[in-house]
Amino acid sequence: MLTQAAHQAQKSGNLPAVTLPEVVVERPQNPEHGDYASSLPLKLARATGVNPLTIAEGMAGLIGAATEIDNIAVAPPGFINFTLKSDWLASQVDSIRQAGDAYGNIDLGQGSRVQIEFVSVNPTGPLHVGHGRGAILGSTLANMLVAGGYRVEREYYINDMGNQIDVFSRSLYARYQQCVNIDVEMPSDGYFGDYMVDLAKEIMAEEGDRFLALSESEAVPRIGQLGLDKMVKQIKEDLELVGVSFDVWFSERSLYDNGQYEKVISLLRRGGHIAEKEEANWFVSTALGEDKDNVVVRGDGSPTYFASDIAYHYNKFIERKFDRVINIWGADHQGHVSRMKTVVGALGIAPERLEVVISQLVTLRRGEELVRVSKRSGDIITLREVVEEVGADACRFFFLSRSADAQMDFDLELARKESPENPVYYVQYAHARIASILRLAQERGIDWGDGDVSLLTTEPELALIRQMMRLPEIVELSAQTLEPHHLTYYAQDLATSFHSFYKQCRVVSKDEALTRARLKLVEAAKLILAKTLHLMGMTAPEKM
RNA sequence: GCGCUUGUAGCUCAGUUGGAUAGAGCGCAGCCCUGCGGAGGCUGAGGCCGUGGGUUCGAGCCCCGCCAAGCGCGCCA
Repeated sequence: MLTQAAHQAQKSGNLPAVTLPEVVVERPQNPEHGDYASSLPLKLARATGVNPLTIAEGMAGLIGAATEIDNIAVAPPGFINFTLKSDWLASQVDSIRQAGDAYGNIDLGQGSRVQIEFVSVNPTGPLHVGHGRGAILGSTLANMLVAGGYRVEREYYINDMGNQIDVFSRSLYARYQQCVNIDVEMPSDGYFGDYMVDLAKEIMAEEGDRFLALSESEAVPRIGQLGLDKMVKQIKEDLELVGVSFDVWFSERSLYDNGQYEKVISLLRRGGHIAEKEEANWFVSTALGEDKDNVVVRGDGSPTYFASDIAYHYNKFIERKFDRVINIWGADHQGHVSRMKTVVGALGIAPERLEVVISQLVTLRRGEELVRVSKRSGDIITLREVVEEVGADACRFFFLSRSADAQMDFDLELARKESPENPVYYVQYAHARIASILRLAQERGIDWGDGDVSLLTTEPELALIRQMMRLPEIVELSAQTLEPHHLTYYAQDLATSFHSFYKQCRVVSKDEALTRARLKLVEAAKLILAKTLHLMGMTAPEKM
């Protein structure tokens, strides 16, 4: 509409012919400014030198009547404000009920394929809270992208080879021997956490001492493999506790078994991106504007993890042909981002197709008291401990409520509280409250299927509808910016609009027609609340 | 030293990609139950948006400098 009006103005000569800026329509913060607003005249003023207010007035006059629009107003310094018709707003209640679960889904992605890889923690130890943040972020982002019309695959990359696995295997072998009181030293760079002792005991219980008969060089990899399988299984279980699951568990080792590694290295070599220096093979990223080169193949011929990552991304883009690839990495990997993008570019893939979301550090607190999260053995707070303490829903909501690139405090005391201080309950309570109203209506035998939504005319009712209609916008915003934290704020706004409506408008009353209309409204609100909660991977309780 | 991220109300944080009077939750000071769930509603106080410049009709947002915090800068992952 705005574009049309601008073009018309240009045709009639009232506006100089300049290329239009991107037409942006936004929701004003102040409700007095209508439901939607555009600052297009202000933007045009710069290019044309015409007074923005004049442009706005001219354009507003050219915008034709529409069924949805009640009023178009011009406000200084040059905004055009739109107000929606209240009967059109009310009719949206029927639309929402009809769309059901699908309301809020949009076709931003147009069915393009996006892979989202997250967590991907080395299976050498249990998940801690920082990993949990990435896990919840990733799974929610995946939900958002599905709602955004993308075909999404969730993937966990298992680092099942290399240095750390060797250390892990040797550590486990030492603990295994210690189970039967053989006096051996742990490797000095080993994994000293208590879980390694438990793991060794478990293997001893299940497999007996038969590995003692083997030579060390035979026993270490076999015990290591057993331990690794167990760790992966435990990681999988811990993730399921917070509602995180994957479509694909991808083995790093498979890249070598399937020849991806050989293929990608020779590809880089042909492109002149590999140079030999001090017996090692380097990816010469300095030639592409990076700060330094990186070793791909060590002096002893073994590949670095960077080599694996190159092969892995080659596999994602070229072999599996994803349109977009999203990686969620912890803050300690951010130095890796630009060289990864550079190498993807060197493989002839547009670097924008790789997006990396960095999930920042988490500090745990109990009220005022900081909980030390030390890397030193035994001292780590695992994800499982936190979930068991505060519950999966609260855990998810709290992790989601901060943008990924901000460090956050996680207050265990607050998350655990079942009181109004805790926003998790505020939102879920709204859902349960509606469920309770609908139960009451059912008990009284009320059938609201033919309710007349045009009876919904008061401000609290319309405000609630406006709030419900924001869901598709939130989905779009979150999917576009890869920022799911908007959901938590939206969920609270939505709950607030409902609670406020509830206080002012009696739903089940003597006025039977109005009762049926309002039952439709709250049922629609329940749908939106549930959808929002489900997008965040949370439950929508019928009772609390 | 270099790179990335962060700095907004007492606390924890948003801020729709440069727009209108900077918001929310908690905390604080009050008010509201003769009705569907008070795990609720309403009102109020509280701000040099780290800091100094710049860009322009307009900056919390963009550019440069500085200060502070976190992370990274291995032939570890």
